[in-house]
Amino acid sequence: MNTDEFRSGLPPKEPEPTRQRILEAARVEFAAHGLAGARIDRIARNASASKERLYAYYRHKAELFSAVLELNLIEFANSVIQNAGETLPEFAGALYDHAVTHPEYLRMIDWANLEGQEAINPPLTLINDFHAERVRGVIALQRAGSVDPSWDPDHLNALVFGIVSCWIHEPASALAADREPDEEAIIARRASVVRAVERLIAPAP
Amino acid sequence: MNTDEFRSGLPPKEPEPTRQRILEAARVEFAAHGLAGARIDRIARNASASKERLYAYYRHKAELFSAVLELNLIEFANSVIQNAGETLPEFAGALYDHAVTHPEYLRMIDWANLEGQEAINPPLTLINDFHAERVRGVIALQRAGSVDPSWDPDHLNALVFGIVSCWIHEPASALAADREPDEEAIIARRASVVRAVERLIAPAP
DNA sequence: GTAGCAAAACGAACTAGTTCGTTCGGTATA
DNA sequence: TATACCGAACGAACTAGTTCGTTTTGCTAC
Repeated sequence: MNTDEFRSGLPPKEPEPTRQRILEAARVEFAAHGLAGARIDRIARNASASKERLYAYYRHKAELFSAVLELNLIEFANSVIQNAGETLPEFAGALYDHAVTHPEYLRMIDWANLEGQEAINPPLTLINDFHAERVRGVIALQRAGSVDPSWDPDHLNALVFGIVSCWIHEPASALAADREPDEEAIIARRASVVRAVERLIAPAP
Repeated sequence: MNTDEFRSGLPPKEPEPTRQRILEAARVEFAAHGLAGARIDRIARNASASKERLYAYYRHKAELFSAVLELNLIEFANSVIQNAGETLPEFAGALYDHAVTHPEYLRMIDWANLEGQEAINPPLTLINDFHAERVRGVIALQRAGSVDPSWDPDHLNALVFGIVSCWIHEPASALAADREPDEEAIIARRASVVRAVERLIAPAP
């Protein structure tokens, strides 16, 4: 995230640290409350910045939201690519781990999906590029023989995503979150995710 | 929905039609904009009712939101039970069809999930009862031999839900909704959902 | 049928608080 | 001096929720 703090022998001269702090605070705020529920004053306060600065860097609330969404998508994509692994079940496992340790990302995506088109113009190229890359990966695995080639790679990609995030969206697990799952349950769920993907991709004998 | 309009020979004396209209308008509004984004004035206007009446029937915005959520969960559960079918893949297919024809239900659940605990007190008994019933169904299918008994029935239930709703939540499909899928794609997706569930449950030989 | 009544509803104004976005005087720093 | 920034305030629009006088409606009794 902040590897460029350590480049060369220069003093830690981050570019526009205030802007960065605002973006970081906005990330927390938007992930928690969405676009309509987020409060500009709260973002500025939590960023230890003034609103004057916030509006010096971002025109609207929506523009800040878009910036956060874009940042999230980039980081999410990078993290997923880094921890992709060789096989599709491994990939699903890594995705699951990421979803568990960083729920903000999927929350942000869900908010963006719901608040939707009219207010936000999401970085479509980014999304489509990343999506295309994942689909290419699936096709490669199909060619290699570890994934049943009869699957529509596009569908398979979506299915894996649905399996990974099922506990975030299933009503009983999501709404009845009075007691969140313990360590043991999280590990067991991970195993089920991996197993489910294994079963999906198993080539017909 | 309005079967009681036809009971006995009495004139169509609906109970509290205004309240019903408000609830219906609120349903549309909340599904579209969520709790924070919904506007009370808009609900009243679309219900052809006055705000005075709205607040005569519901104390807060949040209470109206809860009422809508509860209504949605009940109708969703009923519809799912009616169209359940015998097997789990059939069940998943029916669920998928329902999600496609009535996206409001899943939207509402997603909103409730995101806006979450502090503002809303969802009808937990309802959710848990319905969840328990579905899990019982899975267990019965496992006993009957059509579903691999080594699955945690709770996990399997969540996985099926995730598979059914994967296209609603997958970023590329959800955010890049400039062109929504055509009839053909919807049918193809349904087939993939059913096939995925079939593969999940196939008992080990 | 019509007079009377009470609940339901309208509608328009109003309160009080919130929220976005702007402005501006003052401070530190390079 | 110029840039980045703070902090405090401000305006204008918006929003949840309230109030109230008036009208409609359903029902009952005469």
